[in-house]
Amino acid sequence: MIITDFFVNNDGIRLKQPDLDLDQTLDCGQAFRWTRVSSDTYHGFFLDRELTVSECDEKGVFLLHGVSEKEFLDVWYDYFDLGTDYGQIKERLSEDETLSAAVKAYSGTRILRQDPWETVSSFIISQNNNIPRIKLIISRLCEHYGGYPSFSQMKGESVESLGYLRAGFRAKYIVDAVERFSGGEISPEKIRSLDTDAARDELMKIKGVGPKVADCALLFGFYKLDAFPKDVWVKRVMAEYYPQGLPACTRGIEGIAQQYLFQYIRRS
DNA sequence: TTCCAGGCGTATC
DNA sequence: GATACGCATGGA
Repeated sequence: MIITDFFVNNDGIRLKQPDLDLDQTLDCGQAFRWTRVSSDTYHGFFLDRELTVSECDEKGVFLLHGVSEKEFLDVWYDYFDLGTDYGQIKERLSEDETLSAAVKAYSGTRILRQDPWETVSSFIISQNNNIPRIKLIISRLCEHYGGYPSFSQMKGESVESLGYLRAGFRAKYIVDAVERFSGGEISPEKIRSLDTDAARDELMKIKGVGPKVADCALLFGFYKLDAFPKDVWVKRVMAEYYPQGLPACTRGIEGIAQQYLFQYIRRS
């Protein structure tokens, strides 16, 4: 079944996807390399790919500027997880009263399928930090390397050599992550193959990776939809609405529920 | 000046 | 296992 209608134009790919909002998906704290260039347009990156995407005058219709059909199907279709039916997911989550309101308010939220290493290192940088500065540090890293570096490219980095990032106490954590990934002690393929609890334990071997950073990486970088990152905002939601724990309708997709709740509590 | 930011490591009980 | 505290940096 085709979840997302698209057609090829001379100016790029045009797609119809009512369950997508650029602000809610690209500027919601799950990805840090997207920039809002105007009210309806974002510019950003996935690995070494660059994209400008606009919402058209017709709501729920988007233009992926200059993208070929092949690039769309090879890269962006998966990145935006366009094969997943968010309508069905939202219907299910709406069994719960609070989630129903959150889903309604942020109905264009999607979980992106990002790169494992990029999310691990990005969320190490995110700890005790604010989003504008997280983006700034990551943009310095990407400028230095001419794109987001792989762990192999970063092999040999030290706290001193990363000084230009101005990442503060997080630099030593990045170095530890680089060493473990580039040394083969931790591999993205292995983490992908593990269940979420085992994968979390694996990631938490890295200095500076605790439960929250690990769950963010698992959810946003390894597509483990049952990972449930508990940051300060989500802890507030849990205390206020779910003192007994999450409702049954979230089972298996706790991470998606988290993303609706995160935005709901944070922007209200 | 002080406080805060998508937390975590360490010390202490 | 629970709780308290320091941590680099930069914007408000």
